[in-house]
Amino acid sequence: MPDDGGGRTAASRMREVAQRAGVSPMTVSRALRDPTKVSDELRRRVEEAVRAVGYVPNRLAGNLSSMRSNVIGLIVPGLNNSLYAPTIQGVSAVLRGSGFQLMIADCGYSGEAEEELITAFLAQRVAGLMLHDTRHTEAACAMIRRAGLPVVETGTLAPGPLDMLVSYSNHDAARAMVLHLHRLGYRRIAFVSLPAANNDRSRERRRGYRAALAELGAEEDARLVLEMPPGLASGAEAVVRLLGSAAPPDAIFFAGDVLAAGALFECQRREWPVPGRVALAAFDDIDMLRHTVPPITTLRLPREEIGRRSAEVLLDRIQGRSEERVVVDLGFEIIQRGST
Amino acid sequence: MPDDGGGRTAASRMREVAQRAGVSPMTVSRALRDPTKVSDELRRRVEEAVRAVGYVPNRLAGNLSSMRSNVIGLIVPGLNNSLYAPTIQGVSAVLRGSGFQLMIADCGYSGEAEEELITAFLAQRVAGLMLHDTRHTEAACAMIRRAGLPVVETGTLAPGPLDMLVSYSNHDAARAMVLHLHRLGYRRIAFVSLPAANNDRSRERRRGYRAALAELGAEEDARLVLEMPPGLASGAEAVVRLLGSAAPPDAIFFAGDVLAAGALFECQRREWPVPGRVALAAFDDIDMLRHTVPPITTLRLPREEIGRRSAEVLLDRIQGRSEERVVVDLGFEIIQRGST
DNA sequence: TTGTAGGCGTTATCAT
DNA sequence: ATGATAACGCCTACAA
Repeated sequence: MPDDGGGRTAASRMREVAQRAGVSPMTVSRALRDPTKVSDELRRRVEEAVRAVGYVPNRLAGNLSSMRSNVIGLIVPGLNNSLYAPTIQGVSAVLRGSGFQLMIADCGYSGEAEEELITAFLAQRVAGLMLHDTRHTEAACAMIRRAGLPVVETGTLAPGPLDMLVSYSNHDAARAMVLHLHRLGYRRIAFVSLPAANNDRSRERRRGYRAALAELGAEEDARLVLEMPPGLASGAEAVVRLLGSAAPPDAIFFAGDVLAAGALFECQRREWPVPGRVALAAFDDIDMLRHTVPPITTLRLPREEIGRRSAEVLLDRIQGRSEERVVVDLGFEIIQRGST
Repeated sequence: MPDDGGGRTAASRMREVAQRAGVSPMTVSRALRDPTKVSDELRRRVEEAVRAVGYVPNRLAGNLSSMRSNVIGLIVPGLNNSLYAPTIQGVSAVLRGSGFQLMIADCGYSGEAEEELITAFLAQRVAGLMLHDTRHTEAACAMIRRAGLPVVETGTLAPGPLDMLVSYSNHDAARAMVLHLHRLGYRRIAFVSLPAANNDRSRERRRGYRAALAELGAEEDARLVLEMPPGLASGAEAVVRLLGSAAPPDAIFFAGDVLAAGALFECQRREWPVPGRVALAAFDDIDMLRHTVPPITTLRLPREEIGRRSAEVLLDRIQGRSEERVVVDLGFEIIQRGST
């Protein structure tokens, strides 16, 4: 509870503006929202009065009265992960000038935190919701269903979405990379991912890795599968552990974060040639991977387009242009570089 | 304008809850906001009714009625810049459990966009505002003054803040790094920064560089000062240009973004020894700089603490615990590593 | 401890 | 084209 003590919001006054302009508040409201519905003369007077008093309309009151909202809520698992930046930019770009405001929140990869944030957004009566995760607490699902507001999920192409879904298949992407590495001649392909416990993307990627191995008739070797916390240091540790083992891999596929770069830096330190000693592949087209020596083979995912399309389908629904519960697969692409 | 078409928010009903619980709406309101002010028996009944109807309170109405808000607005220049992540995390950590919601927006390094966002936040009647930039349009300043809400700026220790200020001195930090490089024996120290036009931090850093040179009795050489766009590629280009010139530097101080890492990667590609051929220093303690080969000398800035303290002083003011317009200098630290 | 009346600032609706 | 009136859903203030 905001247990305030004096934090009252500043007084505002459409009335005051109306008096100064010599009109009724209703006219001010109209002049502000749809200038064409009011005579030029009045519009001028209203605009001047607005400027004179420094009037800033109260959206709380407006939204309450109109039963309509101009804010869209976005929940990401972690803002410290730069992967979300392009998606957010995509959303922003579409929302800019639409009259809708974006409210971003960070649930820290926690389902409970996500539930709380969803509650807060629903309490704020947001017009629509964008969730990066595709798994949610039961309570969260129930609330969202009851609220009946449009929702887009963006984390991965998962079955049974709450409402709309705009993403790519983490499973297929991981699978494709493993097949790619195999095609390049690598035969012992290790897989390193972030903890899959609270992360549907990680799980999907692991499933994709397994699927590829199965297709290739290769047996899964538990010693080649690692789960590491995020961060460059983890990548370094993983490569050391894997290459120090009795039956080391000839390629490592890092399906998360900046792990692959961390591994490469460790190889540089130890003067292990890449890909001579081991090949390295990553999962996301972050700038760094293109600039390392050698540059790192990775997947290009449609991060920004996910943001754009999500915002578009959400607006379509909010503004009544569509009733469809669309599911959009935006695909992915393999970027072959020097590290493999 | 949200030019809707059917995006009406779902109906909500404190009244309905009240009827189910056999009490007045007022009692429901109280039971929800301060459970101690209501008898145990009623509280139970109300809680059950809330669950039964899946009631989510309408904060719009609540905030409007109480003239109080539970959201805090935060505007950063660019969410794609990972530097803001720790600050945001600091803010989140303090706000978590405070009952206040954080609303994040990205102004894309544009003063006009910032003005628009400030307007939107004020229209939303946020309880407080956190701005990373310390320069704002005149209109924005005027609005904020009129609104009279607590504001914290966090970008740099600048004179004449709007209200409160929690940061470090970009000027002093840049100056300190130049003096440090000089102490290490470097005599031709180049300076590469992001475009200073829309960025008070960049400008301050450049001033710090100049101040240091002046103190050292060194003359500023225009050929050693570069302004580059953000990104690893820019750092690469900068190092090539500087080292290819007639009078190359023996050290380069990159005062922005990931420029220094880009430069290091370029040196690796060209097999220019660092620091043998040229020493490299950076401005921010991002993870990558610790893991490159060699690791890069840089400044550690109190990013997360800036977030925490900002949130704290803002809450102190919002909740009436303080009237002070505090200015907090959180300092910085030089991290000497292998690149210099 | 609980309820009643009135209003927060805006917009929908219906008149004029 | 403009205005009067009644909500929107909740909370403050006071009364019971």
